Amino acid sequence: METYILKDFDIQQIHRSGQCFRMEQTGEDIFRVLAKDRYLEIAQTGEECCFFCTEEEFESFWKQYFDLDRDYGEVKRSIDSRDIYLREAAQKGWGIRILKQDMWEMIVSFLISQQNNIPRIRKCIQNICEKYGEKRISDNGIIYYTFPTPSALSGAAEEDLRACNLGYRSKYVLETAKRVADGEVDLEEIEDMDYPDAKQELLKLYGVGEKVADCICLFALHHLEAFPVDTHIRQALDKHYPNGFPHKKYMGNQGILQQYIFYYELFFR
DNA sequence: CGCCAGGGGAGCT
DNA sequence: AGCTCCCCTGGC
Repeated sequence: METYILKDFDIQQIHRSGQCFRMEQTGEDIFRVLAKDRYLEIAQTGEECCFFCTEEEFESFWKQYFDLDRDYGEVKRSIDSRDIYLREAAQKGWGIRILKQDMWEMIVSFLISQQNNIPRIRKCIQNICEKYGEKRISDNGIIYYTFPTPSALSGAAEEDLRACNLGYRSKYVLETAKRVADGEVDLEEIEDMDYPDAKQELLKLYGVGEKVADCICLFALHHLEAFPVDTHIRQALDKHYPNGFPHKKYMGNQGILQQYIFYYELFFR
């Protein structure tokens, strides 16, 4: 276990921002994070964060996962002082970070996210992990499941995915899993592309539209210029930016600002 | 009980 | 670009 002092980091806000559907709050200040086949517990009081892992794991994986080398304070300071709404949103979501998550997990998660709400998305992901993932036991004896691989999901029956509560999204997950498992779609290739090319490739996947492609670009590929527009963001933009969001002004960091707005709309509107 | 929305997208016209 | 339908659970 290692303790770190982290600025602009709040694990509860990150949890509530709904980027990661395999994160849960297990105590007042304790959180559990599953990523790829890893398991982590975090306890946070103020800026003091206990990561229940070795320093090596922290340095080689979690530091990157939580984007801890980026100065989010700088992004917040770049916000136009006349933009009261955005300043307020960034202030409320001061501890949010854009996670760098696994691409396959994000593809499946956001295929499932459409016309769905966050608690239900969590349940769906949990269902497919328990059914198609691998059972593991953490160092402290907690049973958890890894995220199912493309080939594990490609072998599923559509009916069984529906039984996991995916509904009509089952066919999207199944079809995409097959294409990735077959090698027809090469995820590693997409990982090396810039934002416009990666998005264009992702749009070719069955069930992936503008919004889902942007979520994958932002939360997996870490293209911070991606700005996913969902129903909440749409409403906020119509209300606060009738002439459009000032993308040029914030070029390269719009994704971070999107998360501030999303979080603000969800919990403070 | 009905109605509606919840981090959309495909398949039509 | 605009429509309809896809599914289904929870809230009112």
